[in-house]
Parts: sequence; structure tokens; C-alpha cells
Amino acid sequence: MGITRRTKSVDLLLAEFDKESGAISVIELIERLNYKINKTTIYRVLDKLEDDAILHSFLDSNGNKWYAKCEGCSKHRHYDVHPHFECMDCGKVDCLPVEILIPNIKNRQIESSQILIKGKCEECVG
Amino acid sequence: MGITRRTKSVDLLLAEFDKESGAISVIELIERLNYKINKTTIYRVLDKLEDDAILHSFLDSNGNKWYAKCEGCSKHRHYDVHPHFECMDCGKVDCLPVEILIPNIKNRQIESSQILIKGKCEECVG
DNA sequence: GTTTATGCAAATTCTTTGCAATACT
DNA sequence: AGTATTGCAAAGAATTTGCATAAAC
Repeated sequence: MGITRRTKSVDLLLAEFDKESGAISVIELIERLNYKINKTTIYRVLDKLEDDAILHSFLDSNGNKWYAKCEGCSKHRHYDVHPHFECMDCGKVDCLPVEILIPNIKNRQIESSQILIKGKCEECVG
Repeated sequence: MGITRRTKSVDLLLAEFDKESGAISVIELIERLNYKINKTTIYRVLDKLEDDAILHSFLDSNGNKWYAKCEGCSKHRHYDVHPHFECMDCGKVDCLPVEILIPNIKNRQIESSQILIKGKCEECVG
């Protein structure tokens, strides 16, 4: 797990992501764990877990931060271009490959992006 | 201009977007106009102008809100899927058509998205 | 004249900092 | 033992609210 120590806070936080198939907002995590971990610690641990590429974050349209432990995240550094798709039905978050954008943004040079697409995933549409 | 009244605040704000080819952050607008328009009013007018589809907003990776008056914005309602491309060199913001995403997100149903891609536009790359 | 917009001060919400105490390896 | 992590209280930053005043139609 990189530099991050195995502490009670780390375990409790990761446990929340194991219960969950999708993304969880910081606000939600604070509500769930408030009586066990201090709010400040929650912010700090999430930050580390993102540095260690165990979690990924993005902002929703209200500016609230969400974290997810999704397939493929470990392959990316946190500042990589990395779109997410969140199913509004089941809540699951998929990481989409960078490449989905590139053919459409030809002749532009992508430096960074923040992409959250919401909708219904294949299964929930069907 | 829809329901929005033509006031001093509206004119001053729109003037900033005429000076500018790209997006302007709320923070920047407050700095520029602080002595002329109250901060609260700036927030309220921007909100209205977005409702009227004159401006468009999106969040940067720090959660700060940016507004732009870009080609094509008037065709969209503010909750439409609507990616933006911001050139980090010249600051210009383009609206990209929804369609750039659709072929890549096949079998998913898009409800909303918040997309800001940053990089260099064609001219600044060249 | 009626409705909408504005300014101000205070309140909210989310996040960060400083520092002493504690837990990890 | 030495370093990283935690909790608490307080500070910060961005945005919103309530209400009386002023401006637009």
C-alpha cells in the first residue's frame, strides 16, 4: 500500500468501499464514520489513498467530492486524464479509458480533465 | 434576454465576457468587479444568466466555478450534456457537441455530465 | 405601482491548519 | 525509538440567506 500505514482509519474507510459498488461522497463518508473517525482524518486519509492510487476522486455538479475504488484506477496516477461513468440507478462507477476522448479532440493537446458522466449503465438500461 | 432585467450589474458582468475570449472564474469576476457590484449580486446575476442560457458554467478541479459565453451555449439548456474544452494557453473555451461522447458510451444512457477538458487548442499547439 | 434586483451583514457548508497526544513499524 | 497518523478546536474559502432599500418595467 505504498507509504500509507495500516491504521484503524484506513481500514474503516476501505471497508466502506468494499460494501459499496459505486462512488461515495465525502459527505456520506463523514456521516457514516463520524462517530468512529474524526472528520479531519477522513479528509486526510482519503487524500493519501488517492495518492496511493487506491481511490479516485471527482467532483459532482454541486462541487462535492466523491471517491471510488474502481477497476483500472490502480493503473492511473491521480492527475491522469480519466473519465468516469456513474450509473444513477445502481451507483456503480466505471473508469473509462482516456482513449475514448482522443479521436474527438484531434489536434488539441490534452493536459488534464475532469470528467464525470452520469446516466444508466448497460445493465440498468436493459 | 428572457426574464432577466437589464441592470447595471448585468451589463457590467456581460462586459467582462465580451473582453474575454474564454472562461472566467467567479473568484476572478468578484476581484474585477468587487468595487462596482456586490459579491452576492455577482452570484445571483451569474445564476440568472445561466438560466437564460447566456452563460454556461462548470467546475474546475478545485471545485471553483467558471463561467463562459461560448459558441453554441445558447442552444443548450444548462443541464444538458455539454463538454467544454479550455485552452490552457489562450484561455479560450469551446463547447464541444454532445455527440463526441455518444459513440464511446454505447449502451449507456447519458442523463447529465460535467465535463471540462483542459489542454492546448489547435492554434496554441501549432 | 408592482415586481424584481441590490447591498449588507450574518449564517452555512465544505475543507484545511496547527499542535499536542497517540499509534504504527 | 522514531516517524506517521490522529483528534480537537479554530481558521479559511466559497456560497447562500434574510431583509430592508433601490431600481426596472
